[in-house]
Amino acid sequence: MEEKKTTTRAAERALDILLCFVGKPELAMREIVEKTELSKSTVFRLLATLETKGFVKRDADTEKYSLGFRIWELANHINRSDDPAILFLPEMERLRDEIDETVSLYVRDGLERVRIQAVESQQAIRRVAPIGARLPLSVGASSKVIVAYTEGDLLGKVLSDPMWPSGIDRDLYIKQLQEIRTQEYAISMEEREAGTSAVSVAIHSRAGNLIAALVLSGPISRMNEEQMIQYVPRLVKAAEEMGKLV
Amino acid sequence: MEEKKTTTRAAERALDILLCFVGKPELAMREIVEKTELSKSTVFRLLATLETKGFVKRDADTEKYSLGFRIWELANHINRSDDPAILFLPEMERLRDEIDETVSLYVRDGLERVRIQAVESQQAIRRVAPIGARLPLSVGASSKVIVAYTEGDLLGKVLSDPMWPSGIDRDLYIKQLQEIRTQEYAISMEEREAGTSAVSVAIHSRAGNLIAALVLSGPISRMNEEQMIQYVPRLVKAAEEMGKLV
DNA sequence: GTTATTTGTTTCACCAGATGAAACGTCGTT
DNA sequence: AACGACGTTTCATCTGGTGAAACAAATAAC
Repeated sequence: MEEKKTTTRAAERALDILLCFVGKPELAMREIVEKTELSKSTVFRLLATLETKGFVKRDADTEKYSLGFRIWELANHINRSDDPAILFLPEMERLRDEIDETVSLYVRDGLERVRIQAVESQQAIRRVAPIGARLPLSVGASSKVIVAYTEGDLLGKVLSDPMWPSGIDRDLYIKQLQEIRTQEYAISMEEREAGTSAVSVAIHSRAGNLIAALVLSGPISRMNEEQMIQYVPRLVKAAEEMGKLV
Repeated sequence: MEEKKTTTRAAERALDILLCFVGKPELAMREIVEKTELSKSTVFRLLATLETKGFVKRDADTEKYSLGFRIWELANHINRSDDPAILFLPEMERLRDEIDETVSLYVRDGLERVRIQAVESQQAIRRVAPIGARLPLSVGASSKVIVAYTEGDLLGKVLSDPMWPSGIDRDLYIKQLQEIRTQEYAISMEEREAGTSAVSVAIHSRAGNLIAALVLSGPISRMNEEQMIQYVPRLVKAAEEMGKLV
């Protein structure tokens, strides 16, 4: 099971309301109620909270809400010139819009991978993709992409990690890495989580360094092996476009 | 008593954590705990919430937190070219830093004034200033500035408003407006809230229209009448600088 | 080396804050 | 006038948010 950090529901809901404005810059309260599927009174209270802190404002004439100055103020404190999560977002969205499956971006951190960016499918049944989620490099398509393309003895470290899962064959893992280097993509089907499958490719910088793993994932009912292989050229193309940015 | 909207504490706390990054773009968890004065575990959970939604990220090496790509994404959906709350913020901050009292910006909405922007004093005892707060135009320094400089029969409407407070003399109000037009500032001392005082001037656009009322407010122990009058030239100068922007 | 300190992570008992249904208020339409 | 849509307020309910404390890990001090 994907690592599930303890979060605070009320705070999450407030943030979800902010995210409503990505799709439409001005919203009536009714629209936010529909988008979030929360009760009117909950939305009303959360909007009041957001307004009090300057994160949304309400237009006096139209009475619609829009994002407030605080967002702009905070944005001025971001160093975004080199953040892949920011640079790659448009291309990820384009890919998601083209295929309508969840697109994620993982980077390596020690012996783990971290999801640093995600755009979710808009279908009712979708792969949910919490940012900041961490997973060991022993399982999953993107783990193998990361290990396959990382220079140095990362593979040795992963294989000798005391946390290596007991049900996974090290020799098979090594063989899969070799296949990935040949075919340039990795596939996983229910390898880590029942009912889900994923296909992953590497994003390289112009200098040839591995930047991140790009992953397309969804329910296995929609993404069988054949379908995922058909998606690979599009994934590779998107990865190349992203690589040009860094 | 200033209108107090029902807010959601947990959501407020999450937003307050975001605001910590205005002062410093990279923060350890300990620093956020100190700034917010919340318990470690609460901060930890709220940071996890913010990270899951992409509003903060954690650097793998330094393990410090900073703002995430979502802020940038949302900022791209703001129309900020003409928002006084955004345009005037730097000058308000400069004034606050110079005097270390709370600076607020009010605009008129019907027979009310609305606080659309505020930067608070950093002293332990300060005027708190929730954005979005609404007050009738019958009381307070900025109300009188707004009424004094609004063309048309706003004064007539305010005086005949059924909600006019029973303890306030209409003739005195009219007289005060005339003084304000002469001296170009308004002062209030415990007029609306015990222990607080305020001095206000008008911000006019280059075309001469009233844009907003600029207010400096704080505890009456620090801001007596004499002190407020001494602040007026600085307030007027700041208002002129702001007026040049619109 | 051991011990102390600091920082971050997890646990869990407690209760008040978050919730949503429903009532209410306002405005526009018929 | 009645009705519907939208936003605002009320209030009973209960679970989710909380913080103290334990725990874990890393670093500093001795």
